[in-house]
Amino acid sequence: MSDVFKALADPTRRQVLERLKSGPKSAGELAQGFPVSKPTMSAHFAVLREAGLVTTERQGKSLIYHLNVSVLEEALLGFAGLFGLGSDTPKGGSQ
Amino acid sequence: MSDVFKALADPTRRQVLERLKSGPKSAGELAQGFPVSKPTMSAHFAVLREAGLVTTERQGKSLIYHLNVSVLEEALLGFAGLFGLGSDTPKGGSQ
DNA sequence: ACATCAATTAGAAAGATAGCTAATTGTCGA
DNA sequence: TCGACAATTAGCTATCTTTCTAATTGATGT
Repeated sequence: MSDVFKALADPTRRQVLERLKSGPKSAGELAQGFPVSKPTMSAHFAVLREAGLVTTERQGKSLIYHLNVSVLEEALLGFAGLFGLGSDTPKGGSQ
Repeated sequence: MSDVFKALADPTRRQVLERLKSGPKSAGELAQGFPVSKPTMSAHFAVLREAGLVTTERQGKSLIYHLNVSVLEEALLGFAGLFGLGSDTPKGGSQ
């Protein structure tokens, strides 16, 4: 849970997730257009991977990243639910 | 937005917000039960304040913290909405 | 096997974060 | 004004994060 929010705390990583919304993409494709080096992007990908927000699949020379929406949903809506936000399903538990 | 997610990335701060759900509380009340010093808690409060997640009001010797739900809602549901999560109103042009 | 391309890992520097103790600020009551 | 209490700020250290360049891994095609 902390890992997900920590991953979302960086604008670059949020943009990567948004790009992934329209479908799986290679690391190279995802890195394009960002004003940082590829290794830096690779580090951002690792944070997203460790948070469970993305999964990878090798396709030839490329590594394809997939968005894991359910992890995003569980964190965002799960926590929002504790405050009666989003859905009217009350939930309990934390950490 | 980054500030909100950064604030939510810490379990102590999330618990503070949860405690605040049941109503405004003083810094001392909020700090109770956490295994860290009061100055450390004070620093956590400052992070929450700078993210706009809480507001303060002096009441005699005590500083009363109020939860600002709308900021939480905007960040959590706003971002969730980009992925079609949280409400059944689809957002953004897919395709 | 070798060159090439995609992506990551290694190593290092700068800056941010979380934690502590000690000192300070602000408020109340006598 | 003085003492006590609530909370923060100051100063410090250890650890984590972000970023870079250079080197490495893994896969493909010749």
